[in-house]
Amino acid sequence: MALSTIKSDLSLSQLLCIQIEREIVEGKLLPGDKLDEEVLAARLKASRTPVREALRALASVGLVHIQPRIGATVNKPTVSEVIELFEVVAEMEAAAARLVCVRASDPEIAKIVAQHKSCEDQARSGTADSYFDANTQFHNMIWSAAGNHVLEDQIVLLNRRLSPYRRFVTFKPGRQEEAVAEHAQIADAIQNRNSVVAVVAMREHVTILGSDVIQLARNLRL
Amino acid sequence: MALSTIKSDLSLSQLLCIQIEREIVEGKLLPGDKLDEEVLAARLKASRTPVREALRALASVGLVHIQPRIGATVNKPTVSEVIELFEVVAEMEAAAARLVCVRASDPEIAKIVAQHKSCEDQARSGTADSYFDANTQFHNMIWSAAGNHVLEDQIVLLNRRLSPYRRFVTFKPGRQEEAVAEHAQIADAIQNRNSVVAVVAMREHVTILGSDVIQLARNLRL
DNA sequence: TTTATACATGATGTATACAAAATTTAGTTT
DNA sequence: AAACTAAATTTTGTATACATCATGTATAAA
Repeated sequence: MALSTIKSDLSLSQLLCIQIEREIVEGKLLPGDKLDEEVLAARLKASRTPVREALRALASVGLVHIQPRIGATVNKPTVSEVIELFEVVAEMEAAAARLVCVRASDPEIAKIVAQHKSCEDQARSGTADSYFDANTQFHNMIWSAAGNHVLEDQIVLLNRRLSPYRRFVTFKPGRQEEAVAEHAQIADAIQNRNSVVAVVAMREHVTILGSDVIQLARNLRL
Repeated sequence: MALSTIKSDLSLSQLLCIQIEREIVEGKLLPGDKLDEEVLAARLKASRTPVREALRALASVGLVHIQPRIGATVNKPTVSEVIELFEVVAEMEAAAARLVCVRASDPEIAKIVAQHKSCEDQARSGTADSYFDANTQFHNMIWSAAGNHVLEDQIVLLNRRLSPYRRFVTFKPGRQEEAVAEHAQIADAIQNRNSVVAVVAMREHVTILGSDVIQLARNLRL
């Protein structure tokens, strides 16, 4: 109920933006696919105007690639671009972890540590989805506890951009256990407010995730 | 000639985007100012459509604030938001400096060190503008030598967002000399490929710049 | 057969027209 | 005089029409 109320408040172009983004993230629209304004408008039952706005909004996120006078396609980053994206996320999340060590409140840190325990629980006895959610929460809490909305927004934006590729990691067996072990290092460092260790551990954690994504994508010949 | 040729290749919405951004950066349009689509269209001799596109493009950069169904205004960040912006730039430029230490080529590093010398020269015997350009070059070279286009783009974007406020620093006497001294530490660390020192020095350097901007803006009652 | 040119087609960029919502203003009531 | 209501106005959101440029095709020339 509340959700549909929220949705009806959104403009058509915003709804289209959400819809197209979903199709890209879910792999229904693949990297390189042409995004013809008229075709999309016809399929999504709207006119070209809001479709155009949606495409340009997604281009600003980096999910869509627009060539002037030629048109829009689903962004198709090269492997090295994806590597660079993960590298930037790694640096920014590391920065967030540092700021948490420097100035988060004790209760905020306690919540992060508690969320790590929750990740452990879900990895041991939960579903893949429930672990995924717990993991997302763990990271979100760190971004948020860093006390810098600009940093948080940037990290969220970069993750939106990476989400079409993240899902591949689901397929890697044993990754959950590794991730939990890495989280433990991060949570420990944060609890001790050891920013140097937290930075290195977080950077390493995200870098490993990136490497796995690249490797899995390669194996799937993408 | 080449410049006008390039300009004529740009679409009207792109030209409007550049023009409106310039007016914001130059302070002709002030934070909080209403950006009425029809008024802008009439003044810039275009229709609402490309004006709308330009405003939304600038919103994605963070220079314009759009409230659905209400309209666009020049973004008016709070003081704490500007502080956060500088904090993120500091972290990202620090990350760039680190990556330069880790993997830039010797010639690239030599060019950065040389550019620092050029900054020293301009600070001693150049104009405010020529120093500003040399300083910009110094930072650009570091972003670029980090070998990560995504990181570079992010830093450029954040700096676009900050440029309306950066110009205040021009008014601070003695800042050039301080900045050059800080650059010296950064250049030294990079030359020695000492990433830990480079990170701290760069972060400190940008943080000081941010503090100065905030303080000057306060003194000018902005 | 290959290449070049001209035309036809189709898509993007821009302008205008219409719909819907927010704001303002005038009028009324307390 | 203050506050609330309702109509009028203004502005944003969307649809449609037109202009401009890119692409594909067919024809002709080398």
